[in-house]
Amino acid sequence: MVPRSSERTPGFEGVRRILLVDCDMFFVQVARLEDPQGAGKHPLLLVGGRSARGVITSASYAAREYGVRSGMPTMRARALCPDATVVPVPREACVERSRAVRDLLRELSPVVQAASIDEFYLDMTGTERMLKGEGLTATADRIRRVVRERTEIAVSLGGGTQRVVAKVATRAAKPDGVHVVPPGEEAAFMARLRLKDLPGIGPAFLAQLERKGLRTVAETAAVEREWLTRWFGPSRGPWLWERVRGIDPSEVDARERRKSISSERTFFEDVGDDEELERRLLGLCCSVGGQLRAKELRARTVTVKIRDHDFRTRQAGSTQSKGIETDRALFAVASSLLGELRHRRRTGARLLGVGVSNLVRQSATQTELFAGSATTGGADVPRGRTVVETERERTIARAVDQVRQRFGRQALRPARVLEPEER
DNA sequence: TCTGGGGTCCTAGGACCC
DNA sequence: TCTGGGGTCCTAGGACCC
Repeated sequence: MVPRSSERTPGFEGVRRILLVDCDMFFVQVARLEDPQGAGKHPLLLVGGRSARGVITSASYAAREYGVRSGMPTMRARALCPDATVVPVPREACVERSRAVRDLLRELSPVVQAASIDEFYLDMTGTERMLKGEGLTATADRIRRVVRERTEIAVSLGGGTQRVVAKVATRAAKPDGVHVVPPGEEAAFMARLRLKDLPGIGPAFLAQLERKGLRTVAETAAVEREWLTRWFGPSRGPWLWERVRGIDPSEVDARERRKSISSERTFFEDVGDDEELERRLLGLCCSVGGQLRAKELRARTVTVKIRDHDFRTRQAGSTQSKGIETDRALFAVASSLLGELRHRRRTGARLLGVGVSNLVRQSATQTELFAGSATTGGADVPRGRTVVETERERTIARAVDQVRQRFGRQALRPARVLEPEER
């Protein structure tokens, strides 16, 4: 690659130009925008579950001063910060706002990847000429301002030649700021961190690292690759060696392909009754089925997850040779799986969930006839759990979806479903 | 005051095929 | 009669992220 002109894009010629756009305390921001007279007026604002078993999804910066963190049980957060106001997650508004930010970013960058509801990676590589040599820091700041103006959402941006560097830089940028790490300074930038601040290192890995006497990135960077591999395996060893140097070969991938859809609910009180669990299961299947059909997908694998009263989490899954999409078929498989899980251990459950994966496009049905017969390996589905779904059933399910879309979710539903809010 | 809900990715063993 | 080997798929569980 021929360096175009170094004074126009200082330092960034011939390397990737990656930005991470991160919405500042996204759920809090959205809650305030949606309810300016209520949530908007409380500096100490917590967003999350308000039940005895709920946790905090997001806390305002003022509330964080009191030690409140996301993922913390609401009860504990209330104890730490008694004057805080707790509001529920404005889920639909968050999805809408997230979409608005993403759509705008697509106008501003050639490659956009949504990493979560409030994080978006941009690959600005190759935009130098189009942007008339605007430096990456200036680009990041411009994007920050445009997003704020056009979507009302305050964002911070981190930038660098690698995704992991952009990610860590975002923290230095918050709130409502920009931080770009120049090419060549990745390792020095990372060396200031503790290992717990590296994305991908959680409590389990951290404990393993500490057992080897490693606490900081700088300490780890001094260890040879061979030793890291010997200690942490052929996958995580080399991975760690790269990360502590700010090396991250992963690319910003704009192709969004949903891999799974799931719905789960923690009950207000443990449920031990099988019939009650079945009713809950049906409700979850309807939720997942609706999302599946809305995305014009079918699922080959159905998974049921149960969390017992003692927090032991178990799951069972089953794969069909063909994708299914109707609530009835999903429930038939899920019900059988729940039966197995309950057979193995019949005790009070605090959570029940249904997930689908191995997703195939509805439109892929034609080829599926042939692909299905060529299925190899352990594709044999346990006999009792194979479900047949007719084209007629699918047509009806989609028609029901349309009625619900027009007249509301309550318009048509199976008699046995009990919505959580009706308890 | 016990631990939400939505995801992704990895591992490891067994089945099965060539 | 002592056990190959590579590849893929399925399943369960776990780690991690926001």
